[in-house]
This record gives sequence, C-alpha cells and structure tokens, in this order.
Amino acid sequence: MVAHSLRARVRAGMIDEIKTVARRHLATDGANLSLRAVARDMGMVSSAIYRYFPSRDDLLTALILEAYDALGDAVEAADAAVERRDLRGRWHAVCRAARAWALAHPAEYALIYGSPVPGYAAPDDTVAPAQRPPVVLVGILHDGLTTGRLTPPPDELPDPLREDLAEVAAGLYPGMSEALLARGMAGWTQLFGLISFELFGRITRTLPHRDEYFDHQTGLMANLIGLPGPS
Amino acid sequence: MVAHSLRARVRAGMIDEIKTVARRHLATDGANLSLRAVARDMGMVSSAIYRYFPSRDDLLTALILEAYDALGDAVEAADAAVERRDLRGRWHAVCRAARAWALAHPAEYALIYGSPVPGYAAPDDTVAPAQRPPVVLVGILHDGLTTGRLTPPPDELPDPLREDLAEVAAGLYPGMSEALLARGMAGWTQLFGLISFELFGRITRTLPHRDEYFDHQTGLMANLIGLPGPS
DNA sequence: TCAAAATAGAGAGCACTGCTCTTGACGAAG
DNA sequence: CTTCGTCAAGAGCAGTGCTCTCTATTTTGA
Repeated sequence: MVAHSLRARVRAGMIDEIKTVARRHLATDGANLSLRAVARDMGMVSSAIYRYFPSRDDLLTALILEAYDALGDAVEAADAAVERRDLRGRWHAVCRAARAWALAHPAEYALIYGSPVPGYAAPDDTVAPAQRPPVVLVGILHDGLTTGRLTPPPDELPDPLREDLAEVAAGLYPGMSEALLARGMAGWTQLFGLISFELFGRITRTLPHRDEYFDHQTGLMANLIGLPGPS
Repeated sequence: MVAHSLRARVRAGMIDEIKTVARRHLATDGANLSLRAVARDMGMVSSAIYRYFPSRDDLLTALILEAYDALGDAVEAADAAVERRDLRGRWHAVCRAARAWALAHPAEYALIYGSPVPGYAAPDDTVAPAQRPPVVLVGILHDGLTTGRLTPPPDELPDPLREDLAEVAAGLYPGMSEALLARGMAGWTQLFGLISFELFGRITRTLPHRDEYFDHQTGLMANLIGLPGPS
C-alpha cells in the first residue's frame, strides 16, 4: 500500500492536474480540447499525457463524469437545504441551483448537455449521474404524494405511455403516479431548455431581466405540477 | 447580365454542390466538418474551396441559415395546414413538425440548437430565421386572444419582466398579453427541450413509445396555456 | 542487496486539419 | 487580340490525435 503510494500518489496528482488544466482550457477555448495544449501548459511533451489518459475521449469522459457529479451535488444540496414540507420552495431551489451551476460552468454544462461530440459515445457510467437532477425533481413530487400535499393529476395517458412511465417509476419511486411523473418530466425538460437557451445566447438580447424570467418560468411549471404555494 | 451568367451560373452551381456535399458530411461525420474532405469528394483540391467560401465558418454559417429556413418552412407550413380556429390542433401540428424535421435532420438540428461551436459567433442574419418557430407558436396564442377563444392568464409578473415581455410583444404582436406570451415561451422552451432530449439520446432507453410521450408532453403545455380542446 | 520488471518522460514520425501564397491556365470584356 | 478577372492546383505552415521507440527511474521479488 504505502509501498505503492509514492508513485501512485504522484500519478494521482498528475491525473488531477491534467484534469484541472483541461477544465481551464475547456472554459477558455470551448469544447475542442487539445491534448497538446494541455501538455504544453504542464511543461510536458504531448505523448506523456497518454500515460494517464489513453485517448482524448477518455479525458473528456472523465471531465463529463465530474461535471455530472458537480451538478448533481449542487442540485441535491439545494434540495436538502429547504424545509421538506415546502415543496414549492424545494422546486425553486433545485431549479435555481441547476441554473447557477450552469452559469458558473458554462463550458462544462455545454459538455454534458450540448450536442454530443460526433465520434464520442457516452459510456454507461454517465447514465446514473446524469439522472440525478431529474430524480431530485421527481423526488419532490413523490414527497408531495406521500404526505398528501399533492394529488395525482387526472391526465389520461395512452396505455403504452403509461406502461413506460410505470417502469421508470418502479425503478425510482415505486407506486408513483404516472401522470404526475410525466408532469415532473415536463418540468425537468423545460428547466433544461431554459438554461440552454440562456446559456447559448438565445434569450439575452430580448430579455435583460433573466432572473425574473427564470423564476417566473419555473413557477409556471410548478403551477402545472400543482405544487402548493404562492400564485 | 446574361453575359455574366455563364460564369456566374457555374459558380452558383459550385456553391450549391459544396453545400450539398457538406450537408452530407455533416449527416455522417457530425459537426466537425472538414473542408478537405468536402473538396476530396468533389474531386477538387482543398484550396479551391476557398474561392467559394472564405473560411470554414462561412460554410457553416451558410448551412446554419439553410437549416433555420428549412425548419421555419416546415413549421409554418404545418401551422398553415390546420383550420385557423383549431388552436390546439395548430399547436400540436407545429410541435410535431418541428420534431419531425429534427428527427429527419439531426445533424442540422444539432448545428443550430446544439452547443455553440467554440470560436464561432452566429452572425446577425441568423436571428430572424431562428425566431420563426417561436413566432409561429405565439402567433397561435395571439389568434386565440383576438378571436376570444383564449383569455389572458391572471399571472402576476414582476414589473421588470412585464416590461421586457411587453417590448418583445410590441415587435411581434402588439397588445399581446404579457402573461400569455410568457406561457407561450414556456411551451417553446419545453418543445426545444423535448426534441433535444430525444435527439441527444437522453430519453430513448427509458421511454420506447416516444411518439406518445411527445404528444402527451406538448399536450401538457397546451393545457398550461389554456388552449381549448380535448383534455 | 541486487537484478528484473514495471513505469515514466522524451522525441520522432504519420496522417490529418484549416488556411495562405504562388503559379499557370482559361474564359470574358474592351 | 490583348488585357484582366477568375479559377484550380500545388507547396507549405502551424496545428491536431495518436503510435512507436528509446532511455531513465522507480518499484518489486528473490
């Protein structure tokens, strides 16, 4: 163990440093990350990087995983900081946390939620961390159901869709109302769209008061879902 | 004029062929479009392409403009094909048309709605065509207002947001209810999110019945907006 | 303790990219 | 018929991901 550790530790340090430098490059130069540039910044020769990451895609995957985890952490922390019974407060807190993280890390957000890199296929490791934000959102609704603060909406669902949703629910929140789950996913979809529009510059010219716009839009979805509270 | 035309015509033909070949490459190889590969496909040498497009970004811009126009055409045609008074039918038709176009042209959709290319800044020419889909959607709501089929929602809006929305409305549909405009933009945002999630493979594993899911989700937004009709 | 094995970085090199510059050929206009 | 603008071609530059070989160093096992 400790015998390993001298080399293993410096290796772990190198991996960390590469990722840090790569993240910095990502922030300035966008998604077209250059291994050679990273190596240059570290005073290494480009081929040495390949001792730590077998390919550029592997480095990207590592960054993607970290981004998912960072966003998931932020979102879950925001949810946990609000009184459990305040469903609407939790909803807004989660939405705002996701937006704040995205605005603070635009390049990493683009990495995980932008158009997929052509040749790149996200490995299965990314599936679970990618689902953390929607799971938190739906968890709020689930809490609302179990505490009686929320009632299942009477939406009519075609059978195939109901079965699909039931299967999704079974893996996360067994017994969850399919119609409410669908409404929650609508909220999650809209949240992603909101953040993407803002980040990719499709809103800024026309709507300067972006905070107010964001809160109003997420509030609309809270209304659609039936979260109790103001408005 | 006609004297010009021999050369001018073959030149226009070349430009068209380059764009066509580039679009094909886009579809197969994704967003990292290679000028050299396009030239190779046309039996040209790479430098010859620069007679027609001064840089790779200019070629991309041309493709982006065409993509915006194609989507705009599809969406407006879908709206026009439905009885004007059938607001909900028009809403669904527009949403389905946008999705169908995106599924048929995933690479071009990614080009215009994916994460922005790092060094690339969309020129102002793209602003107007990019707004055609949301303008069509909001137009449905505007028609609903003027024909009395839709009533302005009583949402409370903070003053700064109301002013921003009023300014947007003034440019498109003067006198439009700001609250209804906001709800319409929620629908547009969610539509974009729906298509992106489906296209970028964030939904397929869990929800095999995607048509039903899509219709249900867009129906939820139609409900939120208050469009009259089934459910 | 000392040799064998694993690991590290350096450098050269391949095939590719966007882009620039120069050269020579061709068609259009005076 | 000559001049001028346009075009394709080729060489070349700087950059990319990635592979291979060589050498130095550290770790490991007998």
